[in-house]
Amino acid sequence: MAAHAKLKPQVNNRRDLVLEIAAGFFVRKGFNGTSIRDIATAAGMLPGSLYYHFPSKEALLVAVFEEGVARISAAVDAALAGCPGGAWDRLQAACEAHLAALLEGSDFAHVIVRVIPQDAPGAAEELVKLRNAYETKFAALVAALPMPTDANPSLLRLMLIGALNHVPLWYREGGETPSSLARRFIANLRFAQDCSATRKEETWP
Amino acid sequence: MAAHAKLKPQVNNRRDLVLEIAAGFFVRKGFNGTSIRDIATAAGMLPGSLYYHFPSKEALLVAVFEEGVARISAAVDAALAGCPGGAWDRLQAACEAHLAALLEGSDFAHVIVRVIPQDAPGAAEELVKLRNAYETKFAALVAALPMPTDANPSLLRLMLIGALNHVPLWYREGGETPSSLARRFIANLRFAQDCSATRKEETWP
DNA sequence: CAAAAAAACAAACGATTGTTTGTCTATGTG
DNA sequence: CACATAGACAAACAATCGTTTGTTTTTTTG
Repeated sequence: MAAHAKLKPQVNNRRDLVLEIAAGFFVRKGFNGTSIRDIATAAGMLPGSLYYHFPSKEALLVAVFEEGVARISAAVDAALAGCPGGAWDRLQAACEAHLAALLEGSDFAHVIVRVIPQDAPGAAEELVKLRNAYETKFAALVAALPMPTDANPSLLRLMLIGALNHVPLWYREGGETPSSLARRFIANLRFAQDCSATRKEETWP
Repeated sequence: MAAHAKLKPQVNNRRDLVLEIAAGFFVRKGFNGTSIRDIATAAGMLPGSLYYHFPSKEALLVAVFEEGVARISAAVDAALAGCPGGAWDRLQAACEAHLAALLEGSDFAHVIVRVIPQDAPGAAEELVKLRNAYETKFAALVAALPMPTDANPSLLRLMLIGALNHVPLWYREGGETPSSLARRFIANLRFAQDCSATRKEETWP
C-alpha cells in the first residue's frame, strides 16, 4: 500500500453512525414510519445535517439497503466458502447464514426484508435491483439441486425465501437458534424432493 | 324476524366504500404511506368526513383488518366444508383458498399480510389478535397431520404461512394460478413428512 | 501557522399530516 | 308539516414532514 493510499478508509465518519441508526429505525418503525428527525436526534445532530451525507431520505434508504445486501451476501459467501458438501448441504449452509444475519446480525440485513420497494417509490427500482443481485445466489444454489424433472426450481427458491424472510415476524430469542430453524426448513423440503425423485425415477439407493 | 328488525342491514352506506378504498391504498402504499386525504379524495369526500364513520386512522385500519380476516376466514371455511379428505388434502384446500383470497380476492385479505402491527402501534394489539384468530385454523389443520414424532408442527405451519404470504411480492398474473401454486407448496412439504415418517417408524405401506 | 475542505449548526421554508369544530343538507319519521 | 337524525361540507387547527439556506465550527492539509 502506497503512502497516500488513504483514499477512503479514514477513521469512521459520522456517516456510518447515521447509517446504523437509520437501519434500526427502518427495521422497527418502517421507512414511512421513520422521520429524518428521528434519525438525526438519535445520532445527536440536527435534521439538516443529514443532508450533507445523503441528498434525500430515499437515498439514505438506498445506502442502508446497499450495506444490508453487502453484509448478508458476505455472510452467505463466507458460509459457502467452507462448505464443500453436496448441493443440499450448500443450500442449507446459505440458509443458516441468511437467517443468522436476519435475526442476530446488525439491522442492515433486516432492512432489506422489512422495507419493500413500494414504500419508497422513487428508490423502488434500485431497491429491486439490489435485492435481486443477492437472491441470485439462491437461484444458483437451487439450480444445483438434484430435483425431479417436473419440479419448478424457482418456485422452490421463492417458497424457501418466503419462509425464511417471514421468520423475523415471529422469532423470539431463547427458542431454537437461527441455524436450527434453517436446518429444519431444509429438512422439510429435502426429503420431499428426494422422495419425489424416487417415485419418479425409481432409483432409490 | 320482527317487523322492526332493521337494526343494521340497511342499504350500503358510504362507509363500505371508504373501507374498500382504504384497503386498496393500504395494500398499494402501506399504512404510513397512505393519508386520510388520499382515501377521502378517492371516495369523493372531504378529509374530515371520514371521522363521522371512524374515530381515527388506526381505527379505520382495524376495521379493514376485521373485514379482511372475516373474508379470508370465510373463504377457507368454505373450502374446507366441501373437503372430506385426509389431513393433507384439507390443509392443501385451505392453502388454495388462502392464496386465492390474497391474490384474486378483494384487497381486504391482502391488507392483513401487507400491513404489520408495528406500522400502527396504537392498534398493534388488536391487529395481532385478529391475525392470530385466523391463523389458529392452520394450527388445527397442521396438528391433524400424520407427522414424525420429532417434527415440529408449529414450525411447519409458520414455514408454510411464510411461503404463502410472500407470494404477493412476486406473483404475476398469467403464470401459475394461486391454486396451482398452493398445491405445489403442499407437495413440496407433503412427501417430506411422509418420507421422514417412514425412515423414523419403518412403516411404509 | 494559514488556507482549504469537511461537517455540523441554526433557523426557517412550504407542504402535508391527523384531527376538530361548527354548519348545512339531505332523508325518513311522528 | 315539524322534527330528528345521518352524513357530509367548509375551514381551520397545531404538529410534523422532508428539505433548503447561510453561517459557524471542526478537521485536515500544504
